[in-house]
Amino acid sequence: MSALADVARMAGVSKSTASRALSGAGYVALPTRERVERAAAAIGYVVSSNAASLVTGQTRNVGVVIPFINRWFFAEVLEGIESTLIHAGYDLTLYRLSSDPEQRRRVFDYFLVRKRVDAVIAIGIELAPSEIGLLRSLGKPIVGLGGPIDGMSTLSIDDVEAARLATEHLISLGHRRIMHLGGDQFEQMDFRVHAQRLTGFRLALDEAGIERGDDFRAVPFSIAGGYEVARQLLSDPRLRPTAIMAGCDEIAIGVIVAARELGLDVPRQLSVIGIDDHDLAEMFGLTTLRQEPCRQGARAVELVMRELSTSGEPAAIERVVVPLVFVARRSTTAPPHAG
Amino acid sequence: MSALADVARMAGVSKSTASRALSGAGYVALPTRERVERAAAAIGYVVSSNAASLVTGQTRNVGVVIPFINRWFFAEVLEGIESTLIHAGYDLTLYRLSSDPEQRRRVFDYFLVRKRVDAVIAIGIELAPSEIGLLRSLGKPIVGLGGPIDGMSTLSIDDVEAARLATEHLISLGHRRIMHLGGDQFEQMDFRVHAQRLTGFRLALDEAGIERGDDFRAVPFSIAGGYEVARQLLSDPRLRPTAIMAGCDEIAIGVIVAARELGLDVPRQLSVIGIDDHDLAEMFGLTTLRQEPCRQGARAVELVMRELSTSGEPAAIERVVVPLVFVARRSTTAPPHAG
DNA sequence: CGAAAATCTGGAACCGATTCCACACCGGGC
DNA sequence: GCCCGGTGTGGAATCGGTTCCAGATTTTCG
Repeated sequence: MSALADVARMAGVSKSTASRALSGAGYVALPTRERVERAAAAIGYVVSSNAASLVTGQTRNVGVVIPFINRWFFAEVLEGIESTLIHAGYDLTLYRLSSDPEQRRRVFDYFLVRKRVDAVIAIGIELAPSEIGLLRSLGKPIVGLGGPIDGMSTLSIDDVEAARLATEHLISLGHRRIMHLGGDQFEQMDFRVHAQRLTGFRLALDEAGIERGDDFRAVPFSIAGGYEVARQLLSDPRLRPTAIMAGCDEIAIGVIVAARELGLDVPRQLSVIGIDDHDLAEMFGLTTLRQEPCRQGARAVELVMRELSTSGEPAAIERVVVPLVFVARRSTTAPPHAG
Repeated sequence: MSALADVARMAGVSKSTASRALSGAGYVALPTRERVERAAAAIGYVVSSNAASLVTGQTRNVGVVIPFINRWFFAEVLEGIESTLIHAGYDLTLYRLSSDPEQRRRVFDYFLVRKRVDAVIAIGIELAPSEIGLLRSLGKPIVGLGGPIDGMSTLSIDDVEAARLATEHLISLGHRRIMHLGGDQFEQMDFRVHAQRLTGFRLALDEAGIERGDDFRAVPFSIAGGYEVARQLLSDPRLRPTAIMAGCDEIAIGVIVAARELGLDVPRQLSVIGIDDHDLAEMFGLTTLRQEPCRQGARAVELVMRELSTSGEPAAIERVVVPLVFVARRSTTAPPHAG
């Protein structure tokens, strides 16, 4: 109810001067500025960001599209994004994109495009070229996180390399019977993360000259998922490998829990390695490759901010590959009968 | 760049008619409407919600304030809110409120108030009367989730009752040496959830005439937190209780993991009960009290929507107490030497 | 000392919609 | 034949700011 005009009247200045005084842009004499500020404080004035956005064309709001909220990686990324964004004075509007294409189209057509957001950060979602084109044609920077996408800046780890590194660690310890418990290729997840990690796994095996047999199980990407499958797998001594390379730490933890329940000693009878460095990895002594989603989120925001500041030019497309850190803990060791 | 005026010109009508045709409000002849719609589609027109908000005073956007994103309860609630909101055609703008009062004030003054949101949902955050007053004076509905707050509608479980129920279950099995591992009173969390659960716990003990000794440990509200403390606690056979009532499922799971590591049989040597029905509860066979945060989130949105639709009247303040469901699994049984 | 530059302020246009009001037209009831 | 109510449309005001421009005043400096 209190508009800029009221403040101006109260301070005895014009709207334009009041605007300048409050936004801090342009020339305003100090006493005038103070008068305006006092008036604004007195009637509890706050700008209407709608009105401001309308004329400036900027919303100071970033849209974030994400497939899950409730998984470690995504929640962590979101936290990183949120802190960085709020720090930069930006709002964060959240859209969860399910696999339903209809709902997906809706989010795009109905929400993202309406000049509500200045930029978009897509997490773990492979935007279609048409979607990217739509956003770009509106001059909105887009940054992807979780995998490489053509036509926009992205930030991610190298999934093939990560899986390979993890597998090589097991091989170097002397393991020959290694299995990979990774995500189902059909599970809702873009970027073929699952497929890539499987590729990296097999690459390492091939390089070491280990012949591949029954080396892969598809599991839900969660602790419970890893647990279920591992219970089955590990209870058959003939099937049981000496080491498991899990598609992510959650699966790895499920495997460890299952192994313990079956009376298997980790790492003596079974080595387990994951990827992520989940909050719980420390507690379970899990050897893993650390990726810091929280920092990735923060960096994604920085990329967006840079594009936003150099607006006009669509800024060079960057493809940032986040380095992984090997975290040695207690879940891997040499296999039982290693020579 | 394409404004309503362009659509109007292209369709050969006035701005007002174009607006009516596209929004579907008011009289428009069918052929005219079709012409306008074709024109809009042709140039890829989308309304500017800023402009619309400016005149209607509605943003179709709800602000959600939340202290954590990556904890089960909060992530779950958030998912529930998001789906329901998007379904109702509303955006969700996310603000994480840390305990830092300065940052908190900033979020309020700088973000929430700026006419960017039509309503606010506060999760697990005890809004101060001044904050509530501020929001209410702007005519914005507020709904709280996670505990009762004066002056606004809220939705929550009865924490005292929950803890009492859980404890009574253990008592009814014959346990006498029961401990509560709950949240630290100083940990960042409003609503005194921790204190209330402790109260419920002791209430049940008192009612059963069990004298209280060393019956409580403060732990971080997480799996790792429960684990750490339980490792200490359970390794001393003289200290060790026959049952543990955990402040939440995450703590309970940490306790179970610790117990297993120490070679204790759950439930034979140690019964454990939690509160929540966490995703992992099933896997660990945890007996617990189910609260469905996802549904709570959905219901919170419904409350908000109701207030929004009957706008003008500040709608009666409701205090919804969400019922809990007892979920019996395998982590509780009679104590070892029960008569 | 005078011209140029810097500082300060107000008026008015503008962003892009919604909506009120006036007007025109048509059919029906008396 | 007249009046009334329901349709259909355009003009103009409005929401609440930002910003361009012009004019006034002061400062700087050759």
